[in-house]
Amino acid sequence: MTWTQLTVFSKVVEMGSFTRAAEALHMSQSAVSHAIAGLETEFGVLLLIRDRRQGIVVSDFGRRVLEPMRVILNRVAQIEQEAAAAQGLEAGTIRVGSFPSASARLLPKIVSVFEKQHPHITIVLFEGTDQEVIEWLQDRIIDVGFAAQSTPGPDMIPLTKDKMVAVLPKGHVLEENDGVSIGSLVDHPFIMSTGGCEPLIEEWFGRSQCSPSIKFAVRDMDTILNMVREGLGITMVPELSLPDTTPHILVKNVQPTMWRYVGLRCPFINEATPAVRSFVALAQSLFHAEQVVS
Amino acid sequence: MTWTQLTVFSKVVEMGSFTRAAEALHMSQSAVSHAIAGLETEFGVLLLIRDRRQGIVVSDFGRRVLEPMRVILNRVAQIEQEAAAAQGLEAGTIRVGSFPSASARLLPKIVSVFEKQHPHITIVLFEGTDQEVIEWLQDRIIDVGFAAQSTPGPDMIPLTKDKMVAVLPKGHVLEENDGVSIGSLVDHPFIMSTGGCEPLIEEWFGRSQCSPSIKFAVRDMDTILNMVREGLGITMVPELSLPDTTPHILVKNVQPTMWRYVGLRCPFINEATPAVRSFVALAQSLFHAEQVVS
DNA sequence: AGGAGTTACGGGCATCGTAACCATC
DNA sequence: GATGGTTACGATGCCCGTAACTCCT
Repeated sequence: MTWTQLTVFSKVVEMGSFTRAAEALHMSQSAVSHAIAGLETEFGVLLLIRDRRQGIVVSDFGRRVLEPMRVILNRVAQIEQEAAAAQGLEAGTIRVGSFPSASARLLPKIVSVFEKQHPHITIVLFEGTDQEVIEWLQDRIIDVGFAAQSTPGPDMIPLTKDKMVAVLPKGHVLEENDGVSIGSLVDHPFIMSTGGCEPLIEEWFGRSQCSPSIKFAVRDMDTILNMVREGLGITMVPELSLPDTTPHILVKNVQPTMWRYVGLRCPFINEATPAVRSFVALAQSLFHAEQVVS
Repeated sequence: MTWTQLTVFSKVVEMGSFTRAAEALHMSQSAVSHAIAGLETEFGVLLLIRDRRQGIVVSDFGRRVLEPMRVILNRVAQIEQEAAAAQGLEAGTIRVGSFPSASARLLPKIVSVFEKQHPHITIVLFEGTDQEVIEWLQDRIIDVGFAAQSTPGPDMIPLTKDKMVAVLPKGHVLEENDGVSIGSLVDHPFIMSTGGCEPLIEEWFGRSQCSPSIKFAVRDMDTILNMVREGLGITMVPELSLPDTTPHILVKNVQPTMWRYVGLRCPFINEATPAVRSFVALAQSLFHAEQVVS
């Protein structure tokens, strides 16, 4: 069992293909094949089931050893970075998971400062839904990820609060009100955003013991806003996920005011590399001031 | 960075010497030297400070990477055992830490059953004081260890309760009483057992706001008992640490009755090998019945 | 002298790439 | 035939052991 063999196996599972793993790792397919075959003969067990139609399927045993293998790879990275740090120089990569609104609003601020402070550290961004980010964290594909929750829990490092707002077309009957009550939303066709905050929205309606009359379920935020412009319906979204300007669209507070908490998740921070630690620390310090204000 | 290099480094730190590590690993000193040198050139940092008078001293960097390295080695062992298990056969080793009375009274029962159920698994015993066992667990030198505490905590899997008893020479003035009150012990010369339960005894005296008049502090239990026989003093020990028969010695209950809880510690059970898990499960099932009785 | 670790030298093994070889769509 | 994985075969490199060497007590 070599450390490259583990890397290869992990990558093959991640990519679902020998060829793509080879490309990602800058080696020949042959080497990938050798690596997996080597592991399999050493263990005497099949790791991957090569299936023409389904691509690559991880065997039961493969699934069982995948996690410890990824732990090993992470610790190896940790050791290497400790070594670099001991020499006075910094190196390594941070794999950050994020969902669209966090990538757009929170990440740039953090990254720009971080890159100045640590110019030799590479940041790799993985974008997906809230759910995917959590899975990636569990699978140790990323080191740290953004997450949004209705209540700040102990497993999240809070960064900021994000207000939920109602989005209406100009001239809508609800326009005159200063804020919009959540109850009044249910009477109008509702466009549900499926970009990740769907469960939050449902939770909030559930709390007021009502549910929106969902007419459309759309993922892309631009599409949703255009549909609102066309008068096809109204919606409710977190403020952070809106673009800076929203022409021909009204953004109104919802009553009662509802917040979602956006923060960082880093479940294995005690076994994280120094780089990851300082990334988290930086994010925390950058947003600490704001949090007090809001 | 190779596994063998990690193994070698870990062993050298454990042994405090290149030569002894080489012997323990069945390899030449040269190979050990090579392994360490290889790591050091790869990292560009010194791992060990070779000092003629003090032997081997771990460098600051070495201390920092030792723990992640041991984690890696444990996970490698876990993977190997998963592989063996997947083939239907069992293999591997369990490193058990124990203090004298547990080794003598609890361990044999567990081991004898376990060896019948898992004949191909090697059990390596590390004996030491209570304190040492805890250190070894932290340093991942052992997988599971016996521990004794005055109260059962969440970090311990309780196995049995152990009564504290007073030990007197025959013909002692306290003989007539049915049980001995803790307060009456302080008036007589006391032999403190330093085999590990010293802090517990002091805690209990402290609770009754008195302290024994310690005349001797002895480690070996046989020596202590002989000294009691000679009338040099009395002592208080956990019942489990006494031999089966105690000729010419009186064993009396102490009032108020005091217990210590003996159990297993396995702080990293979620990353333990299957063998370790079944060892813990077996121990638990073996002593569960007794616990209900007592 | 002798214990303890380092350095030379050689053998063996395994990993990787090129390239030929299958198998499926 | 194209795609994707497996199998020869040769080369590089490294890991280990024997043995000579150095340093300190």
